[in-house]
Amino acid sequence: MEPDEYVEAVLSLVEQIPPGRVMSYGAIADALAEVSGRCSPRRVGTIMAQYGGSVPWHRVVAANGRLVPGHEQQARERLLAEGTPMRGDRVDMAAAAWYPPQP
DNA sequence: GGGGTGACCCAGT
DNA sequence: TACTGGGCCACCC
Repeated sequence: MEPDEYVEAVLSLVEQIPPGRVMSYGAIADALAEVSGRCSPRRVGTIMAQYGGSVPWHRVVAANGRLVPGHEQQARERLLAEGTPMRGDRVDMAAAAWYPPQP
């Protein structure tokens, strides 16, 4: 898979995350592994840092529920507005975690 | 070619 | 809950 296509895959997957739900970097990497074969959470993080501006990046959080570094305030506001289950400044992953429907 | 770095993850303490 | 160490992989000197 071309690098550009990998970026496209990440972005389109993030766009599919429904309001009120979130995905972790690891979950995204996992879902993409079924298509691209190779991936790692770190790559997803790097891609989001560069291209995340055009997608609902606030629905992408760390696996432990931590919000995006540097944008915690904005992310928290948007997530709350969507009704995402939160616990303090972190996402309640057990309730909010989402995974794309298997074809 | 070698080494540092990062919007990560997991298990152990 | 917070911190640590090891693993991971693309990117940039």
